[in-house]
Amino acid sequence: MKEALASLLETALATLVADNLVPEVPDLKPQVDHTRDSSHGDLATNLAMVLAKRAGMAPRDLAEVLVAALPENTLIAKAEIAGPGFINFFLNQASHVEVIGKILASGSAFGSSDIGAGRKVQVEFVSANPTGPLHVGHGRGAAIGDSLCRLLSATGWDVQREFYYNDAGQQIANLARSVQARAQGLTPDDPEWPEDGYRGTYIADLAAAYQDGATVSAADRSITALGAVDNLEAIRDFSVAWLRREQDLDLKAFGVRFDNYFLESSLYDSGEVNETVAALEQAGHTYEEGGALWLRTSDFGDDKDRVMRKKEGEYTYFVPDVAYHLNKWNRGYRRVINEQGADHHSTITRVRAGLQGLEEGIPEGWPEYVLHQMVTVLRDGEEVKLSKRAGSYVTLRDLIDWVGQDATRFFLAARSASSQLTFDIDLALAQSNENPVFYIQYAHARICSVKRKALAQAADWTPESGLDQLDKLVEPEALTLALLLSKFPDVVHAAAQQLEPHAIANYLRELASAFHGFYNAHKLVDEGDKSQSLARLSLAEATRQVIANGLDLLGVSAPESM
RNA sequence: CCGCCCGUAGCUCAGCUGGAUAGAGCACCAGGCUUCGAACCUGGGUGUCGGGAGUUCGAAUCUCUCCGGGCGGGCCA
Repeated sequence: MKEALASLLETALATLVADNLVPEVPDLKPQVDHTRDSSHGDLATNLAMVLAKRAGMAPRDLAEVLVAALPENTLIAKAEIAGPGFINFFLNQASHVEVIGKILASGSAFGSSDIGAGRKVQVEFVSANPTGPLHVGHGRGAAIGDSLCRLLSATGWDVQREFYYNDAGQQIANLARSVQARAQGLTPDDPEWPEDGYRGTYIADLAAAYQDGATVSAADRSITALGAVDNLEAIRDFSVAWLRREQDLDLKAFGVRFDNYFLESSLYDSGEVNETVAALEQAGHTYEEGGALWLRTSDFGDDKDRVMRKKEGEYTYFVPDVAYHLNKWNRGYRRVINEQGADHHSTITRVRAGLQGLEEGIPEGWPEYVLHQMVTVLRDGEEVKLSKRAGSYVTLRDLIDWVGQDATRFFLAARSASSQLTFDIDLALAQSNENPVFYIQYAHARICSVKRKALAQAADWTPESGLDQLDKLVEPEALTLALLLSKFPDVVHAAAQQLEPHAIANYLRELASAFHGFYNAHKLVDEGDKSQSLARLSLAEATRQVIANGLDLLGVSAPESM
């Protein structure tokens, strides 16, 4: 509808240009937007205000001429000039309801587009270290990242989901020492407990499993514990596998899947880390100082240079990160999006600097990042900080256990990533009007219930048979609802383009509200007025479809009954 | 000291590629089911959009500056 009106305006504009009233403006696309206030019509354009100066006319006068030049059409009931020079369009009834037929025909594809044109994009998210259970921050990353993938798929991108495992380095060594200490019967408060050891009770579970000779299967490996307390390497391998399985189970419970798990250790095994360092040296972006090897990241926007290789000979953490991203580039991903916690934002400059220093022709802004801010958990009005299992933090599993998968996903994805998030357990638990998840799901279930009732009338009481009766939909509640439905493709497109899943959640809240209002104002199934009922049923079904499509983009279920 | 994010109603937050009178939910009050699911709906009011300056027809939105909160700034990850 927007495009149709924009095209009408273009025609009108062309007429004015031909009449020498307005100078030709190349590449000007009239902007048509939904109005915020229904007294301003259904759609509006600011075209006259944009052009007023160049045309040498007052905005309202120009709007006048534009409206007069609009071609004959069957879309709009009227066009009004208002305010400083807006042109407000009032759609006629048929234009309002035509979307219903489109939705029923497109089904789960309604809202999708092929803007991505099948191009490849890789999304890396969660990427938790295998040193403990996933915490709420990972949960937020999982909810946002997964929804981003769904949005990109819906807009025509070929998405690969990747999880990067830091299974090398100091944190893993620390993990192994912690498990070993537990196996030796130490507890975190013993004097001999390793410095900075992991204190959670899961470490004790892990140690017990190791000593029992347990076998664990994670995404890409299966390993049986040796049980020997002095074999630190065996403990490390088993611990990583054990925790990976834990994380896999958490993600499964959350409904999040990955196409690929990439191991940091593989970059060392394959020699890619060494090759990356050599390439950076070759390109002349490094120097030695104080026995360490430095990268001139300050040549690429960093505020100071960074050590790549410590004087002890080990690489710092961002070196494998650079090698990893070079690997992504070499796998052919020209678009890569990394979703991660904002506490790691300082790595962005370093990774990009490293990639620039390789002089491989990688664009400066590659890869893209979506950073989410911290999550705090509130219960009974107080911040919850501890988890029994993990000790020092609230786990994703805790949240799922407390409030369920749907509410957890919705709450974690419904706010913009750049804002800090307060997760109110009591609100998420409330099975009432306080809870937006239930509010939206309830609308869906309600429609399903109405459909069941309609079908109980007779087999031909179907939403599809209402498509011939759409002229019966004349009430404001019905037209408002239909207009909102027609916005969905724009909402999906914008959310995907701006990498902002929370826009979907906001839209769904609004849509559910419009439906509940419609439902309460008008009886959907009325034996006495079949054609009216069928028309309303088709509108309800279109609403149900859009709610289902929207919830799916968030990874939240659309129940037929609750 | 430097970088990033945030500051909008009592609370939690939308709105931010400039648009018309700044919104929603919660909380609070008053109503609405012998009828399709009341987990719902209708009505009631709330704002120095953190302060200040600038840009222009127009600023919550863009720029600068100050204040406040969070997170980073290690040869930790």
